[in-house]
Amino acid sequence: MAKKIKTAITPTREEDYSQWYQEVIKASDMAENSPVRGCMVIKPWGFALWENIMYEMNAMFKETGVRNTYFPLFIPLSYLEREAEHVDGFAKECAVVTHHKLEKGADGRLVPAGELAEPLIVRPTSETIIGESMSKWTTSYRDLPILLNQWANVVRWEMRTRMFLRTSEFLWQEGHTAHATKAEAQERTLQMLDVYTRFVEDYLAMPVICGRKTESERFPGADNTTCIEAMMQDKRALQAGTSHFLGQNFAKGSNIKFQNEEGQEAYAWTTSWGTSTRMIGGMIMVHSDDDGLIMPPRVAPAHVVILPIIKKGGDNAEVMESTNALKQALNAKIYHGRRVEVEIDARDIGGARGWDWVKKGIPVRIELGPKDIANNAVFMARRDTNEKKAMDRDAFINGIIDLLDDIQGTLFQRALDFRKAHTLSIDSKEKFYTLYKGATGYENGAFVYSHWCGSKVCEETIKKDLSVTIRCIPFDSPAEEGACICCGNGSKRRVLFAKAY
RNA sequence: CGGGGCGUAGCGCAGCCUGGUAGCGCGCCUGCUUUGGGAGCAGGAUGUCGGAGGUUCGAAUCCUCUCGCCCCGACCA
Repeated sequence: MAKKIKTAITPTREEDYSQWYQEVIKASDMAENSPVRGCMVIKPWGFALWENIMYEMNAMFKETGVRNTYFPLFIPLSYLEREAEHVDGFAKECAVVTHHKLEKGADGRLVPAGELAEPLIVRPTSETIIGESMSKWTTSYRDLPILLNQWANVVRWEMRTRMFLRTSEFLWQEGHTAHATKAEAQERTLQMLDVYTRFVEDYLAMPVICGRKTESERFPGADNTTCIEAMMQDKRALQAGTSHFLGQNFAKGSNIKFQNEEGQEAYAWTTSWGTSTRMIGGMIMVHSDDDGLIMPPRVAPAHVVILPIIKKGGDNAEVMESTNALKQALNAKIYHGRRVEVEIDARDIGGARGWDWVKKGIPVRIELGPKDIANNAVFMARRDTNEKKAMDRDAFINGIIDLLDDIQGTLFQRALDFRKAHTLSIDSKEKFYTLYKGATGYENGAFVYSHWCGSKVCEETIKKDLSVTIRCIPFDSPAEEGACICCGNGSKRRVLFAKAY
């Protein structure tokens, strides 16, 4: 008997949350670091997850009339300057291309040559270059709305990176729309935030709080930024998606003009909205445990792994035949429009095999040996609850859809309960400070609803003192008279405070 | 970008102070034994000790520079 290890992942969440996070990713085989600083290699198990996310979200976008496009990776430097706040927001983290070829230098090594007349930046986001096209495509109100999306990579030269949560290059989707009226653009902003809410809650099983960002947390160049915020297991908040109402700021910068029904020239109203591979980081931190990754069935690359019990040198033909038949029977079942995906792992490596799949987060594991076959049974283990039991084979096959739905529901409910258990309303500044002063590591305080007077000074004071920010002004925060948690002045509603990723 | 820590086999680490040419555990390969569970025994493979210079007869070890990772801060999806 080898030494008994309690958890598949060390350290545990409680011991060292950030280290645990890194280890979960490594153990799941989703991704690893690349030779380039701050960039990551997404491996098949991780990319399959992203593909499922893209597939499902893409369908949701299209239902709202959005169409996919592709715009260039490179953007002329001057475009960035078209919107003043945009410059301030992104200039300091842009990768810049200044040369177009390499030549051999004196020592035989390659050096950049052929300096560009105008440097190009690698897109940190694409408002400006898409705005350029929109301005060409828009002459009449009949050309509007324009509803575009693209799945792409972007680069933001980050000082501090973490896998999936913040990498220098990341994958995302960015939606960009232009409208004839302010109201329509505002409506679109909320419509897309609602798509995000539904996707993140229904597919990633992460409950979110929807709201509006304060002025200081707004997207650079936006009139209004809305967001969805989720609670991680260390009680910190993660912004899982944002949707911006850009007013006419970018329309003016990019000259997106049209003639309205009255024949007058007008600037369009634009929006943009995005979600990224960061959501995967959120999914990991919301659901996973000390044995590794846990994936919600609706986005998992595979739903079931079958582990045939095989004997080395023995006759395993019957077991393998039964395994393949089970896989086929499961494949025939449709889970929310997608067939039930099954992996078979017939490696003869003992119990380590099962642990590999625990760490990969697959929702259901099935052990299938001669005894099960004789009894027309399977031995089933759920990743979410760790429940293990022998089941009638046909009952398992016929119940697989319900089982997966149950796992999906359990994950969402568990995350919701966790958030509720760590959400407070606080009216005393002293209590507020005490809570967050002691907040480190796994215990990063809570989600706190407190009153805020609306002053930037108060917001900054709290940020400076406690590293706590206003995550959002929740849409469902009721009108309620109160005193600002920081200065005590009058406030009309509570806002959501938390430490954030 | 500031402060701190760390890069040695696929993974986790020891060796470094007091230079002498690399080791342990897990994993991997082979064989036998096991078999409803992260197996046991025996044998075996794998390292330009992150990279580049320097000091030295000799560098994983000392010095300089550099790249990368992790943590804290500032910044940020």
